[in-house]
Amino acid sequence: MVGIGIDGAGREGDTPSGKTRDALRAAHLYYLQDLTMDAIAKELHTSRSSVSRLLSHARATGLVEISIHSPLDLPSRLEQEILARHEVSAHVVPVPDHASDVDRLERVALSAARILSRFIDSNQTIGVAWGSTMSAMSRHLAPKATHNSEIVQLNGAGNLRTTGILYASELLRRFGDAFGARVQQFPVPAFFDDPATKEAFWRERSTRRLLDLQAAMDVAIFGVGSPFAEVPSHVYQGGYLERADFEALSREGAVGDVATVFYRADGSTDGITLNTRATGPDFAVLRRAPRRICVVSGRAKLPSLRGALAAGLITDLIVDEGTARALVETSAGAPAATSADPA
Amino acid sequence: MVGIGIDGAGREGDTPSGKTRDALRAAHLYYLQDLTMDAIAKELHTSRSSVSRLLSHARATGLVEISIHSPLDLPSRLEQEILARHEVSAHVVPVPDHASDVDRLERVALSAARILSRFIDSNQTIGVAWGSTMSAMSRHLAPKATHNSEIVQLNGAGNLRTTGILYASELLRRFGDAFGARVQQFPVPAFFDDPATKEAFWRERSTRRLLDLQAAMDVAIFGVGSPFAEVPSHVYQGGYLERADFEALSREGAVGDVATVFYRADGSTDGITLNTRATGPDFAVLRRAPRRICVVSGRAKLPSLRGALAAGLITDLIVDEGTARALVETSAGAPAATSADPA
DNA sequence: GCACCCCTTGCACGTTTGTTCACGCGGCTT
DNA sequence: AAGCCGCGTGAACAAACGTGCAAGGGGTGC
Repeated sequence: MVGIGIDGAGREGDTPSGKTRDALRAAHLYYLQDLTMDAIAKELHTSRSSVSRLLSHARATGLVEISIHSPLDLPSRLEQEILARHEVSAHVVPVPDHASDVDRLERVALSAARILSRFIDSNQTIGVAWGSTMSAMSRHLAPKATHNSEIVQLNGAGNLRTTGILYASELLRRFGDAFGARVQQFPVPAFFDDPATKEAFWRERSTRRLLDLQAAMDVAIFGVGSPFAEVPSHVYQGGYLERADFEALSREGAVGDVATVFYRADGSTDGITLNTRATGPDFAVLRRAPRRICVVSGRAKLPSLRGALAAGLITDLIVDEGTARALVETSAGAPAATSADPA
Repeated sequence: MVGIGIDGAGREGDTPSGKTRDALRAAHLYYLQDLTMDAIAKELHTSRSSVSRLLSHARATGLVEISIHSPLDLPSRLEQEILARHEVSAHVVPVPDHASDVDRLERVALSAARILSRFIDSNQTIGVAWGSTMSAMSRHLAPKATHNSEIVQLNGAGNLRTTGILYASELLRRFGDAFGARVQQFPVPAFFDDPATKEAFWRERSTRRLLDLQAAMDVAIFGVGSPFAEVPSHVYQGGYLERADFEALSREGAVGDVATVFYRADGSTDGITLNTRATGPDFAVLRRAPRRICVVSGRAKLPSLRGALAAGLITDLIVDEGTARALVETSAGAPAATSADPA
């Protein structure tokens, strides 16, 4: 873990070598002037291969940004529908219907990571949740230089590692690296065993500091959990919850969670006992963030997503096509089996 | 010249075929999800070649935008220098020093065209000059959809066609097409023979309307002319000016022109007789536009560029590297032979 | 209704690009 | 001082890509 140095640039002179500088120049020549890599190699006095690598570097480090604009007159039917019905600006990620859930998640996460750059800026406090979706995203973030921004962990994470899920610290670090932001860990388990412990903890000064940061978030990024789907997600695998917890959740009508806080199909949370032991932010706190980005992949999460929408947790939704379609198809008249969701 | 139609899209339905829609989807898959064209072909049920073409289309029509960000901490030394000395935000286009003038112009124009998109937006009045630089640019504009914008011709153009220079109408049309903007032609010669004719013309209602538009410009785009360079540009080739005119210009100390209006090294224009017959906007009018983008390529235009800077005509400068270097090198202490240019 | 034309498609080829490998240089350690 | 490690380089190969070409299909004009 050596310094994040400025890789040799920074000095005066006409051709101050330095990888980033070269990459920048190569990118200019390639993307703005349509030269072939061969031609660029000659101009930079190096080999084609190196130019190829420089360009990869340029893309990977966010020197080059590729964005896609719908021509305004035809934003996908789906995105319009979702906006109209849920007052949420949606980004539908095209994924073939037959794709596997893993594929789907991976592809949504990839797109989401790229789209995210638009929302991140300097001087922001950015709340990040934890889960397989976030984990996948973290692996693909397109770096974007910002100053004085801060990544805040939204909920505790215990320390168990399940397939494909990284330690929360690793996940957060990636977000921090990508945006050059400080990282604020939240070193608590996902759920306390005893609500009293949580309350005690919540009175700690160090905890308060973090909660204050959460309350001042500019952007929050999270997935949704769906405890009763066939393919249960993160929290439900790692042994964080016991059979009794699931039964209670089921009895109390929970359909999903955001950052360990559970809600019903209508978005309500009152009386869900598990929440007294959860470490994620109260929805009232979450909703203070002006931008709340939710990433969802897979129809299995539909009821959960619906609930999060009902709770008004989401301002920007990144979702795979199939799920988006299901969302608008059923929300018209026939409510899903799980809930009533009045238009 | 068939309709600019909406090429089949626009209907309801789940998979509303339509080239633009497909292109959009392909672009998503390619640029946001890193699929290969082969994979995309399968998802779209078409051939690889078609996908390649779709992506070309997507790029060519501005569905995909590729931009390059300097990491803020190291914007080229040159750009900083120019900003500091001339209060102009510069975009330096990397071009090898040994490139031919034609190459250089072409490459600067290409970059400029791509950069231009950032400056163009809806509801704007955009003034466009005429010349070999503008002509080259017009051939590479990256379309960007806008509403209710207007392209205004800055100066007359006669009707002669010299190498590589297109009729002004063609040039303007390209700008209009690229941005979906209305085009306002200015059907006058580049220079009147008699100042009186110009004045008469200027009193015409139709002319006034156009002049009013010019006065309300949001953006102006132009090159600079340098009548006394070895490779004289546009206006000086087409027989617009006679030997006597050149002599007068020389005698009166002119170093260059912007949109047919000439100026001295110190930016002054008073007493340059040719200007009474010129059709371009008075600098006072030009300077009303909040953004004034100047595209310059080739060291030969340096004195001319310097004068335009002195006249305060420029807010954004797009310039090739060699010229940029020359600009900052000499403006430090030793003024060019042609002028005194107090810092 | 038929013929024509233009636009689009997929194939095949040549080019361009990504990646693997072996090597060489410089810095740091022992 | 020698050795080791890691990084960056260029060559060679394999994959991915762009484009000329001939064929097919839909619409238009006669």
